[in-house]
Amino acid sequence: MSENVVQRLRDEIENGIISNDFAPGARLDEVQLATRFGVSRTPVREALMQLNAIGLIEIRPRRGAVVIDPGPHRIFEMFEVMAELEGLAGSLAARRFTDTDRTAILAAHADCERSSSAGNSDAYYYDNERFHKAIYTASHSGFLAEQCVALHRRLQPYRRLQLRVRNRVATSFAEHGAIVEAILAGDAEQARTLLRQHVSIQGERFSDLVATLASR
Amino acid sequence: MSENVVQRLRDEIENGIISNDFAPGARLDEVQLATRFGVSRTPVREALMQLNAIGLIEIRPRRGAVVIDPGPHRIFEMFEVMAELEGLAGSLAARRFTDTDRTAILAAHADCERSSSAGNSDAYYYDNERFHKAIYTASHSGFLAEQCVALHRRLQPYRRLQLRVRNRVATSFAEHGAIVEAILAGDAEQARTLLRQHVSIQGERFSDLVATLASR
DNA sequence: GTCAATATTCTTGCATACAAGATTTGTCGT
DNA sequence: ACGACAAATCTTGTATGCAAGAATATTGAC
Repeated sequence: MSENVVQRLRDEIENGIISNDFAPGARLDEVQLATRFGVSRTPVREALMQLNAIGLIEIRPRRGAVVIDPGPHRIFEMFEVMAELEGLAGSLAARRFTDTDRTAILAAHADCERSSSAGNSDAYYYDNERFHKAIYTASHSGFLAEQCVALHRRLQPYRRLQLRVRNRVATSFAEHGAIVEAILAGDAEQARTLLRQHVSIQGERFSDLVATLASR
Repeated sequence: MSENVVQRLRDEIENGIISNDFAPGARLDEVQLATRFGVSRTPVREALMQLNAIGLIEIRPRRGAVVIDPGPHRIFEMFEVMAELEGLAGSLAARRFTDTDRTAILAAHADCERSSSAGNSDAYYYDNERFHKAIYTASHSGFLAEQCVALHRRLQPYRRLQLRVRNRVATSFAEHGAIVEAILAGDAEQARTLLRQHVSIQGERFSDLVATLASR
């Protein structure tokens, strides 16, 4: 046994949900999962309970587990909260960043520039994640960073869709530039505002999201 | 079988932790809990995994579960995030509240006044909770409300300690008044600022918290 | 008497077993 | 042929069993 069966199962199933391998609404059968992963039902159940606690699936008593379908409105609400948390992280980062933080932020930003100008939206997705995580770290609030990472992860599939819309990568990168500037200048309020706007989904971006969701 | 043993266990243990019945650092023995609640180890384990996912306990592989001790600094961080989320809820509430929302907020506020002027800090605790929940509801963001309730619950024990310090109930109620005013006036930014200040722990309040924590 | 190595006990992690509720299938009546 | 009731089947919820790792006690050497 490599590490921890339950943890492995939790990650596998979570990834399956995030990668849309288990579509929203799909029923997660315990024995099916157990045989598929070559374990017994017990660890499968424990993994499912964890996913239930996180809010990725719903367990209806005596009726099994299904993948939750957030729906466009709830996704919007989640981005709204994410924007607020990112804004806080940015404002704290502007006041507290260290030399290592600055190096990490600039490095991630440089990588974003590469993948952005290369037009590689998949690469940009990962570099963008690193960029944002660098800001969480620079906030020097462990709890905030954890919350951000968790929410970021849950929003991962939709964020990815967003990057596919025309020109989004370019504008995203441009916004990053201003954010870096504000943080390194120590302008907490500016960093907060810019990050909030950067993350939140406003105006036509919401229609884009709904349209992309519907086309799946 | 009444309803759902795991859920009951989860609540029981969670309450035990929140009420400091299981102190931070305490080891949670599976068979002990099982016999205590008259069930087998399986549902106990599942309940523990859920608490682990929530972040209330830590499960070290092969070494059992212990209640997490956040420590003053982390508690401060949690209040920091809570302040931000409450601020968002307040600003949304100011823009979106309905007639029923206003009625609920004013009712909760009136109850706070009663328990405040009566000097009953325990009663005030519950009325205060209703007041804040009324604002979450008025924000009309289901996801935000859920996050707020969850964090509020985790901070419950510390919030309670805070109310015990001299004059805190009175100043808290005074702040509520200004918050109600801002929300009902539709002043989103003012509501956000006031709520943020109301919830966050600044200056001597942090020393108070540390002191009270140490005296337990 | 103290430290260390080993043996014992205890606890967790996973598998299997069994019971009870839910779902499906089959049969009968109209 | 359609609907309703009943039986069979399937699935979940809980209990128990067994193996492996961690904690603890014991014994031996110095």
